[in-house]
Amino acid sequence: MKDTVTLRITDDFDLDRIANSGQCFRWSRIDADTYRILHGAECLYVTKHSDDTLCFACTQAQFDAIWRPYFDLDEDYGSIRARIDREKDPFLWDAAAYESGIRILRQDPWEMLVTFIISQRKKIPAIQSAVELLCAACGEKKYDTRGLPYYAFPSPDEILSLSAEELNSCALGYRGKYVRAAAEAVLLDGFDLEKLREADERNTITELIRLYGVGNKVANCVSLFGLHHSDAFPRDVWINRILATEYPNGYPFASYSPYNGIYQQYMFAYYRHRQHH
DNA sequence: AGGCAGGCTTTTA
DNA sequence: TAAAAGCCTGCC
Repeated sequence: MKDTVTLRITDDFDLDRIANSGQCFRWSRIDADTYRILHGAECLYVTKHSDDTLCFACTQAQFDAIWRPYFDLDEDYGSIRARIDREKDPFLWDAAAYESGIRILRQDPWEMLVTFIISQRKKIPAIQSAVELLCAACGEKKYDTRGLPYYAFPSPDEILSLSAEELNSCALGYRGKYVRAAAEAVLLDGFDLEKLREADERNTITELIRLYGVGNKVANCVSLFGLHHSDAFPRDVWINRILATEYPNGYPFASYSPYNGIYQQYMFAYYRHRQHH
């Protein structure tokens, strides 16, 4: 059986921009053209060739079942960008044009819940290392297509199998008790993340905030990145700065529904790029 | 009720 | 030494 899928993706698809957009913390760049992507219990190598084709190191069946949905390849991001009125909103238009290639991955809601609980008050490299420590501490050890080991993202019961000391050794700090509480909510209290996929946005955020250690920001990240609610709008320090400086008279959320989350992602990446250069 | 200060682990620059 | 894709608690 053929074990690679090669595609030329004409719609927005930029590995570097996705990797740096702050929605995924288990991607690693192997070399200039290749990423190793961990997602739940799966691992995938993706290579971008000089002729602009993408090579996914998996079977066609795996691609169709796992990776096509993961990369949200059935969504047309170009048409979502085209809805922005350049005259009315030049900042967002510039952000979307410059950051085109970002997509909102369809990640696992449990993985997103734990990851974004861990993310609070941490920089991206610190988030990555803490998540990796947690996976190594209690996730299932597996081997990728190159024969190298990796760890699946742990389930709630795997996390609950850790002692408080073991959990704290994952550099979680005060977030350790939040991660444990989330695992208990799912495993023992019947907190149903899957049911929230179909819930409306208001109820989704309300339900998520009931979890210990989950506030408005983390709830919106879980909604956007884990439940693929494209209207969720995570407000962090950067977005608040953007809204204050670029939209002193208010941001037109209503006219951008149901794509507020996607536009937020363009603005976030664009603003951060400008700060670093 | 809803807003706000202060504290919290650890890493990073 | 301060700041970092925040949240909880206590106080008003």
